[in-house]
Amino acid sequence: MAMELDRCGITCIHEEAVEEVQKAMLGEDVAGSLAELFKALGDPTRVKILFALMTRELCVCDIALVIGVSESAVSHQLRVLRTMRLIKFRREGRILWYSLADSHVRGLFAQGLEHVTE
Amino acid sequence: MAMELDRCGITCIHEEAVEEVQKAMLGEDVAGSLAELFKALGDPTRVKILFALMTRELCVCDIALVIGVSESAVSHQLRVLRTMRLIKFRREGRILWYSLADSHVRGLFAQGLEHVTE
DNA sequence: GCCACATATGATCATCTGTTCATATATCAT
DNA sequence: ATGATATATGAACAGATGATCATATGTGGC
Repeated sequence: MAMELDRCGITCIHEEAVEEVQKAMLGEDVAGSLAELFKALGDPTRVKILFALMTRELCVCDIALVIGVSESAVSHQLRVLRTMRLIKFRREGRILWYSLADSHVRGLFAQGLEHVTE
Repeated sequence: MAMELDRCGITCIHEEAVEEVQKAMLGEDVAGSLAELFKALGDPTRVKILFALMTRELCVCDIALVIGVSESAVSHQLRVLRTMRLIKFRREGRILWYSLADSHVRGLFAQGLEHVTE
């Protein structure tokens, strides 16, 4: 919060490095949005839900069975995934079929898995 | 935790869907690792640190100045990024120069930014 | 040895997160 | 309308998280 850009007390500054990085730096808002997106992906339950949906669309109780958690827990997590526009759904009677919103999740998971399994 | 695969009480199962997804499903351990990775990326301070390091290597106090948080806070966050093998460092005297560990961060950020800014 | 500097670590604490349980909403069948 | 099913929502509570402050470690210079 305290942006002391006059660098009171800080001594080991490498000026050109700092300036160069400052220029390319992303804004507070974008950094926040990015962090929110990754935070949404940063939970085992949500990872499993998304991975399950990578195979095919599923209803809530199918997801609950596949990943082994309560339907209520799944529903709560589906909401945060929906909020982040990571998934979408279509209604068929009283059943809601959930699916991935776009291809970004696949890309992110692919990159993530590469890093994790190397 | 309670894997009731005999589906006591659960009625809206679509058997073939569940079986098909089960086959392709990732293991508990991999899901956990993936979630941990994304969780490490899921904080504004760490996002800013990583983004800063995308431009060039930096020492701790430069990072602190660039992103506007205390050096202690930076140091704490650098540890979680190190633990996830997202960054590495080299020593030069009493200064530690931090940099990205590999190219996965760039890929993840690129995908993430695409999703966020669409 | 001593001191200053650069960074790391540990404790504390307020805030956030995810599950559970209870309850509400919406849809279909009778 | 009534009841059953599929899902959503709200409250509550334990556990995790991130900044701060104080302290410790490691390095170089004297």
